[in-house]
Amino acid sequence: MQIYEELKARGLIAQVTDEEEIREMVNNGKAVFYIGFDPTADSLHVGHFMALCLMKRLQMAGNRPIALIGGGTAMIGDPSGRTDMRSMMTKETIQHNCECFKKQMERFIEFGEGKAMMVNNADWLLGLNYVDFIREIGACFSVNNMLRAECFKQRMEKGLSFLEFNYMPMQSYDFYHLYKEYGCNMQFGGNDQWSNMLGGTELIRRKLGKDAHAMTITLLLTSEGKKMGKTASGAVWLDPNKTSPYDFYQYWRNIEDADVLKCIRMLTFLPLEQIDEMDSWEGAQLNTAKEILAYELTKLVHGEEEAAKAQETARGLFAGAGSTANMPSTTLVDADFTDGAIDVMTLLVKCGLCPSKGEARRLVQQGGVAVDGEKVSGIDATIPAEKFAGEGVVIKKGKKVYHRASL
RNA sequence: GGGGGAAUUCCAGAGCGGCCAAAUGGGGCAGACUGUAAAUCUGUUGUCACUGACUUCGGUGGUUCGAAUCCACCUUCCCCCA
Repeated sequence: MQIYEELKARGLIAQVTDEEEIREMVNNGKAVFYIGFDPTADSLHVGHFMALCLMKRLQMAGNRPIALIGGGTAMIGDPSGRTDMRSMMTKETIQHNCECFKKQMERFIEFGEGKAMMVNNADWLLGLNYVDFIREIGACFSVNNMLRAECFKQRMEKGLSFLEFNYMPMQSYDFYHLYKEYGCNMQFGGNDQWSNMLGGTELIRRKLGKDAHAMTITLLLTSEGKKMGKTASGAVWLDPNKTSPYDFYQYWRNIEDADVLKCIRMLTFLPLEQIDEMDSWEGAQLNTAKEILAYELTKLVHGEEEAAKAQETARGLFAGAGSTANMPSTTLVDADFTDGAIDVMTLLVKCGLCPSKGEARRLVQQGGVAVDGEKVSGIDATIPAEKFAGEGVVIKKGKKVYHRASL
């Protein structure tokens, strides 16, 4: 099976400008393609991960990837799919985020001579002259068309600043620039980028009379239509310091039945035949599929060793005795104890399991806390310091959250 | 440039000058049921020294015994006209 067919079978392709042409190029390794990443945070997240995987797949098929970091476009902020304006980021923050992105990407994609390239659009966007730009590029855009674009629709009700309105021409200029500079003939991106990307192909056609192509990746949505990779407390990050490998593993392990196969298909590198077999699984058997998904993804992001650790820890905690060594932990200090003991509420707050004592109190009162397997009965319970020596104690919050505290 | 409207807790959205830590819904958290799933039901959801006290209703001042509620100015946003 060739790469284009595989992408299609995995459900990764959402929209394309010209299926035949793209299939031709991609399957024969003739594509020089770019994917843009706006440095809106100091770590990549799951959404970016999909794009990186796509880059990898295409690279393996002989195509040349360009990873574009949007140090310039981040100065504006993409209004696509947003109901409100993004808060403006300082130049320093953007710079810092660019650095973080770069480091993380290097783990997934091979960069270097004849391999993948990394560019930053700040290099060409920031030096642009306003009047030149609107004469050269602005003239090629029809405001009427732009206003019809899906990505601005939502904002037409809430208001859209002129600053953000310029995002599309900027991104289009990127494509145009890369086309001229590196012969970049294709752009990939999330499906929410479709109109921005078409802006680029259109610009190239107008300015150079050449055809360039665009292809979007299906957005990974949960069965409820929400973006995958988001939790109540924020995104699922690829940076182990922001989302620990264990938490990362658990995120996928706890996914809904309806989403498992879709995720395995879209995110892992497992052979399609194997995935097709899993398609017939149902009921509790899906738990195995979830385990596979969690393991595979953790392996891709954090390496085999971390994946194995996370899996072992999870199995230990949920399936009975086992290693508890790798669960998230906190080390307490003497000052945390009063009269050689610590009370439950302080402990919960210290371990970051509760943001406040009030919440800790509630949690204990509702019977949601267990220490070393024993349910904590009351809010005045205390745990003597000596219990924390050595392995420490295992605190269980609710049904799924485990935390180890030691001295 | 002119006119009108809005800003409330995680979000949406109620809120007569005292009975407002502030209705309701969503989300979150916990309990029951389960397969570390979903659905459902129950409780809970500002902070703390928790039968009490303290800090919150865009910002700053003011009126008042008492202000989320009234007044002034400021900030931001939305709508209409140009």
